[in-house]
Amino acid sequence: MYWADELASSVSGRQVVNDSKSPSGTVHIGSLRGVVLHDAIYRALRQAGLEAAFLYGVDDMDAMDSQALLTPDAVERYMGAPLSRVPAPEGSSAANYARHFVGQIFFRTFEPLGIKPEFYWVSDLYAAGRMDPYVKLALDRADRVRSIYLRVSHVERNSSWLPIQVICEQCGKIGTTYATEWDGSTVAYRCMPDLVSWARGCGHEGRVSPLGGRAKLPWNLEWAAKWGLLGVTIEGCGKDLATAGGSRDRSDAVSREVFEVEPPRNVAYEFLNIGGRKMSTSKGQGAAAHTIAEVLPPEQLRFLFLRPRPSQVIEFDPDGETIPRLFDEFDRIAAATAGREVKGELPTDYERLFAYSLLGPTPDVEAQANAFRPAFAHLALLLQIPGVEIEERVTAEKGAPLNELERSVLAERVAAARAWLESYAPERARLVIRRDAVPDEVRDLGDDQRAYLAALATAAETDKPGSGDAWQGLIFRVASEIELPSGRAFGALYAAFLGRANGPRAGWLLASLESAFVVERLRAAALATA
RNA sequence: GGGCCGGUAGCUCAACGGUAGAGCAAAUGACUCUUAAUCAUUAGGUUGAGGGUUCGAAUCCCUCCCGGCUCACCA
Repeated sequence: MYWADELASSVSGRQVVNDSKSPSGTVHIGSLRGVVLHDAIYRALRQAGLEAAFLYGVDDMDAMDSQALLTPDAVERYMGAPLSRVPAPEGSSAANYARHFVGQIFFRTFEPLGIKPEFYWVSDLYAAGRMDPYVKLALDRADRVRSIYLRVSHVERNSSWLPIQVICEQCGKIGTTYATEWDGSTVAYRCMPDLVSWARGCGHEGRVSPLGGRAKLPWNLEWAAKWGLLGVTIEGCGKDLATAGGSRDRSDAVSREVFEVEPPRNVAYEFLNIGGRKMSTSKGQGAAAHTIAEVLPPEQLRFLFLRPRPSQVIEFDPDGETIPRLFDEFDRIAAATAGREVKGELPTDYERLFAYSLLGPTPDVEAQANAFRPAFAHLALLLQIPGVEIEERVTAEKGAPLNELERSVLAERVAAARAWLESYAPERARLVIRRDAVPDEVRDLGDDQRAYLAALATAAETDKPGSGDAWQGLIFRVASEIELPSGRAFGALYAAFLGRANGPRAGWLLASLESAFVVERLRAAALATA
C-alpha cells in the first residue's frame, strides 16, 4: 500500500495535519518536500473518509539569523529581531520581512502545486494571547523543562534559565535576551551583547510580562505548544530534527511532560540533495524553489517528491538527463494508470502515486492518465528548429486533435522545455547549426556518403522541396536511388549541418534553412577531404 | 564518541525470507517517413566486507568499512 494511504488507514477520528516553516533566508526547493508530503497525507486522510484539516504555520516570531538578504546597514539593527518586526526589503509591499519572503515567494509556489493549507502566523497566536496558557505552563514548570533538556539531549541549563525569549523593550531583539526570575506575572531579562554570535544585544535590563506577544517560547516548546493549541495529530519533520536526542524528541517530551498532551504522529523524511549535497538555507546554496519550479511543472515536482518513500534521500541533479527522464517516467506511470501497456517494471501502487502527483484536492485521474503527453526531450528538440509549428507537429503525433487538457499540458511543457534549454540542458541536447564552416566531423564520412550529399544537392536544385515533408521524401528517395542505407544518409546530413552523428528529423531541419545555403553546404561537405 | 538513514548493473532505483529485475546509458541489427523516434537482440552483478540463523538470505541477527545527516547554539 502507498505509504500515505497506509498512514491514513492506521488512524481514526478527526485528524489535524500541521507543517511549519521559519521564514528566514531563502526558500529552496528542498523545503517543498515537507509541504508536498503533508499535502499527500492530508489527501490520503480525506480519501480514507476521515475528517481532516491541513494547517501551515509561519514561525515569524523567530529571530532574524540570516544576513544574506539584509542590506549591510540593516544587519546591525535587525539581526536577532523577530522576523515579524523586520521591515520588508525595499520595493516590497509586504508588511514585514516574514510576510515578504514567505508570502511573496514561498506561498506562490504552494498555489501552483495545488496545495491549499490553512495558513496561520505564529506572531498572531502570541499577540492574541492564545499561546499564554502554554507560556505560563512552561515558566511554572521550568524545572521540568530543564530536566528534559538534560535527560533527552544532554543539554545542561543553568538553574536560573527560563524557557522564554523576551523581546527587548529597548532594541526590539528577541535572539539576544536571557530571562530569569518568573514571579507569576513578569520575568527579569537582560539583552546580552554576546549571547549569540550572529546578533548583538543592546545591554538593556528590565522586567516585563512575557504574555500577549511580548515574548516567545524557545523552538522546542513552541512546537509542542502549537500541537496542544491546534490539536495537531500528524506532523512530519525533516530527518535533521528527527534524530535521537534531537529536536523532535525534546518537543515530544515537553508535550507529554510539561503540557500533558500526546504529541502528533511523526513522519520523518529525508532531504533532497542537489548533486550529492544537502540544500542549505543558511549557506544560500541550492536552487531556490521558484527556479526549479520554472523547469518542472507542478505535477512533475510533486511526482519527484512522492515517488520515493519519505525515508529515502532524493538525489536530484538538474543537469544532464535528469529532467527529461523525470518527465518520461511520469508519462510512463500515466500510461500505466490509463491501462495501457508499458515497458518495464512499475512501482507498487503506481496509480496512487500518479493520483497524488496530480493537483488536488480531487483531480480527474482518468482524464489526466489518458491525456496525450508529448515527450519532453522531443519537444525540446522541436523548439530549436526554426519554423516548426509545435502544436501541429504534436497533433500529428497524436493522430487526433488535442483536447483542452492536452493543450494546456503542451503549453506547460513548452515553457518548461524552453526554461530547461536555457538553464540545465546539456550541450548535446542543444542544437547548433554550423553555419560558419563545414564541421570537421564530415571527414569521417565515407565516399558513399559524400556521393549521397552531392546527389542530394543536385536533386534539391531540380525538385526545390519547399516543406519538411518534401525534404524528408527527397532524402529517402535519393538514398534509395544510390542504394545507400538510410541510416548512413541521415548520418551524413547530421555531420554536414550539425557536426554530430544524429539529430532531429532531418527533412524539417533542412526545410527551416534557406535552400541556397543547404545546397551549398551539401556540395561543400561532399567535397571535404579526409 | 552516540543516533538515524542509506550502500543492489555505468547512472537512477525495484525486489524486503523462496530462481537478483526494470528504466536510462552502452553494443548490435531493422526501418521509404516522429532517424535523439520506434522495434528487435546482446552485454553488464560474489546485492559494501566478514561471520551467524535457515532447507533457502540482497532481505533476519552480529561485527566492521564507506557515504549523508544529526546529537553544542539557533531555528
